[in-house]
Amino acid sequence: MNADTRNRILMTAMELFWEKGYGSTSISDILSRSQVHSGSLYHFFPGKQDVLIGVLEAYRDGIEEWLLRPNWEGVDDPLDKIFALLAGYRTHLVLTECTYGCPIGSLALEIHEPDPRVRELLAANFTNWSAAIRGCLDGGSDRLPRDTDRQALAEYILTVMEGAVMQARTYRDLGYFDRNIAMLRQHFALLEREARAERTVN
Amino acid sequence: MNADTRNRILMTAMELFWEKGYGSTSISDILSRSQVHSGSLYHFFPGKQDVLIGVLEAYRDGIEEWLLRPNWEGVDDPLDKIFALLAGYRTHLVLTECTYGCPIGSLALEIHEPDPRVRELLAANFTNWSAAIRGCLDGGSDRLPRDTDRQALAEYILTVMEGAVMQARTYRDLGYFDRNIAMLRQHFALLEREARAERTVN
DNA sequence: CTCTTGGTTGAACGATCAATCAAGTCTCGG
DNA sequence: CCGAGACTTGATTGATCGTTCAACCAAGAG
Repeated sequence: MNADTRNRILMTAMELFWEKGYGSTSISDILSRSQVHSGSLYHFFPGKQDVLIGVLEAYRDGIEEWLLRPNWEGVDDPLDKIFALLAGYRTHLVLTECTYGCPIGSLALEIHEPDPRVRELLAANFTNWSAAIRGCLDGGSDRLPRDTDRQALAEYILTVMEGAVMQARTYRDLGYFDRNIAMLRQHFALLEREARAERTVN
Repeated sequence: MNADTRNRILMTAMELFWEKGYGSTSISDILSRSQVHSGSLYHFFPGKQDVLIGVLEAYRDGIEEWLLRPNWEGVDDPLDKIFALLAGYRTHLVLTECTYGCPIGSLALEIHEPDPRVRELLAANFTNWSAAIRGCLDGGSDRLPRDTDRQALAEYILTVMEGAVMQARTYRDLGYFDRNIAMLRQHFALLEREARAERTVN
């Protein structure tokens, strides 16, 4: 099996879904940009939705290599890693003049009646993301209050990222992202202070 | 001018954009559900995008009547109002079996290259929403730390709502919404405690 | 060499899309 | 009763959509 053509299709589809969304990306958009002919595409993918599934699988399998590792290079402190990841999204916003949107979040909101397979993959991508954050929180658990629900906090950080990106993109203004992250930082500062207070009591 | 037909078109388009999104809603979807013929629609709206603009204007102008007033009935405390509004979104999620999405947020993420008018209206809707929250925060400012950036905090609450709805919808699980709101409540609890500490010092 | 398998080519298909428009009906002022 | 503007009707248009398919090609197996 020729994995080269298949990969070119997937890479191109990733780009286009990110730029224009799933619905607004036509098969012929994918074909012309990837220099592949329709017969080849349909040789590898039964239909358009299967291209989407392939893209979501690629995101799912590539989170470590393409998202976490680049953003965590040289960052050791587990709680710093969280804000380093968020800074990575900020960089994307800067580079795209606040046009960037989280590809998973955009697809999750665009696709209203998803095929179960698609929905599961969207959820799996969210789960992988918050699991990575969860790992950071566990690593820094000594600086958080003892009764912190670290899973919920990880999901909450995903929420803040998605909402912050959404607003920055809608307003075309990085300030909305920065202020949101500042609020999250404040929440963390309060949590860490609380944790210190707990420790001095004992 | 016959505002009845125009309104029926707008109401139907609101429903459909919310159910299926903008791109996946065809003009003929709107026509068949609203019992209007294409000529009438194009008599009132130059094109599909102008229907979207009409819908966004209706949301903008109806926030008080359709969103705030119903959710704030019988709620006086300004900070309680914030969580009453969030509870309203929770109710929508319950009633739709976690299929609900914030219509503005969904459109904001779906439409990737928006016409300036559309983008401005999406932003205006966000601004109105956070302005309402901002009003609550101002009303309860005596229970918040003195240096609180209440505008940023209002935007942050919008962020949390959007992210929480997004996750609950993607997972089809209300728990994701509830845990997110619980985290926000915790943040507020910490802020209020801080404010109390400030007051006792003086 | 032939046969098979995996992959490519690109014209073509039916469906659906947003949008048009000429002809018609309604309403109301004069 | 007339005329004019507001609104409705619905067939129709050309573009574009996702998808299909028969013919073709390249390379390895026997």
